[in-house]
Amino acid sequence: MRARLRAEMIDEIKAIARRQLATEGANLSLRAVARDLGIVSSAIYRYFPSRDDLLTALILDAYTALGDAVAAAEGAVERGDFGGRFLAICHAVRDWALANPHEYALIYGSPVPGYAAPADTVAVATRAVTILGGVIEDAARIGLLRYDDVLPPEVAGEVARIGEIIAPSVPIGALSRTLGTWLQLFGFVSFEIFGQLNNAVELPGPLFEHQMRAQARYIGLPLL
Amino acid sequence: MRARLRAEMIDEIKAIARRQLATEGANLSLRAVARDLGIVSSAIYRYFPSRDDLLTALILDAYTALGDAVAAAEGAVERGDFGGRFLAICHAVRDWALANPHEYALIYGSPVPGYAAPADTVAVATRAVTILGGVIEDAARIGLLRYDDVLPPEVAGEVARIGEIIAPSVPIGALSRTLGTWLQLFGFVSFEIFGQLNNAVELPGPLFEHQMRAQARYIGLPLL
DNA sequence: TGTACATCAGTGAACGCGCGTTCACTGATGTAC
DNA sequence: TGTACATCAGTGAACGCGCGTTCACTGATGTAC
Repeated sequence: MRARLRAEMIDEIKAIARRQLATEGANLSLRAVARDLGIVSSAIYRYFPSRDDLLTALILDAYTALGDAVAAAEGAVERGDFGGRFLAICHAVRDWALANPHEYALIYGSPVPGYAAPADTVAVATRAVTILGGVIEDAARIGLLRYDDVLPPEVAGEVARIGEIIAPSVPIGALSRTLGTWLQLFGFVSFEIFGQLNNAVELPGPLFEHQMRAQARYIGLPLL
Repeated sequence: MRARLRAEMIDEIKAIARRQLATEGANLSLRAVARDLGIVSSAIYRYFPSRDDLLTALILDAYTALGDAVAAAEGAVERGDFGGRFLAICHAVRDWALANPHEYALIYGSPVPGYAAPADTVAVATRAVTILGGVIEDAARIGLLRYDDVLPPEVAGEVARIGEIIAPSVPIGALSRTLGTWLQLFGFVSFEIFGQLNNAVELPGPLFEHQMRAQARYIGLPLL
């Protein structure tokens, strides 16, 4: 009982902290969170030993939420529709970022000054890209993604190592193209969220869709 | 005489502020700058009417420095070597970002909380991409970049409008591919600067080179 | 060339604010016998 | 089932700190006659 109340309280603190990210960026203030909660500031320390721990929790939650969103979107597409699965991932990333811009900034923007991410953020951070890895893995297994890009040896090793984590049986040429696509995806979303497309792009949605379709073609994932 | 001293003082304030970005991120403190300058905090107000004005100056300087770096690198390559000019731009962006990570974060990272960029940042912000526009413009003029990607009408309009600014005579198919490349370039650099590649990539330099070469090929810029 | 005056850089104190964190405490909720 | 004790959520005051900005001021540097 006490444990359940405690868990609810932790959730509430995180929810309010998330809301505050919107106005304050990563300058998260424990006192402000306590104020919004109607609680004295020192009471927060019953739940989080320090401000950094609260930040870490928010970062882990953000990665998890993004991973969940990507997994759900990709999982809803018919397995054989590789292009569709790819596009679902792209849109899930962008949609989640647009819906949660400050959490996106927390994980993909400038690092928070004075904050060092603990090691356990690493595993949860790779979730989304691993799902993309699954798609190209499946596509490669049925014989797609066969082109012979030449990679310099040191780059080949680099790419192969990434491949071992996200898509072990995919040839490095395809991995390399996929990596480029992943970077373009986040380049687009970051530019859009951080305002770099203002004054230049009016309809980012259709442009995004088009760019990602072009990437699907470039990688070799068939679009139905 | 007084005017010259004044200009030097402004430069010194900005230099110290830039140094402080390194430790404090965008949480720039006027008092800390004054302290480092050996001056009382209120004296800063002789030079900058408020903290936001100092931030704006730093942002403008950052865009200008990046633009200068890109222009210098691209200008040093023989005009007919389109792939070389393209790669020079890519490397100039990355090298400048690696040399000035906190200024990079200032302009391409999460927006500074509570800070609104004034309108005059817009012109100076487009400098770098305009130089890339010049390269594809020159390449298109001699008959390169001819492929017939199909763009949905609304996207075509969007891309055409961007093209009017950076490369008016380039067909939208090539513009669209170039845009994707630009996004990938900044996706890579942001991931690298913001630590997203840690634990995954050991030699970002060669990987970057390879990715950008692949993009040059994709766009259709010949590499010598 | 010398004097009177205006300009302006820098001082120092103050205002009012917010912050993270510690600590001794009260009082309610649970647990063990 | 009732009582004694331990656990723990939340309080309130305090510590020591930093911040942006204002204001009346001193004194040096320039300018005009």
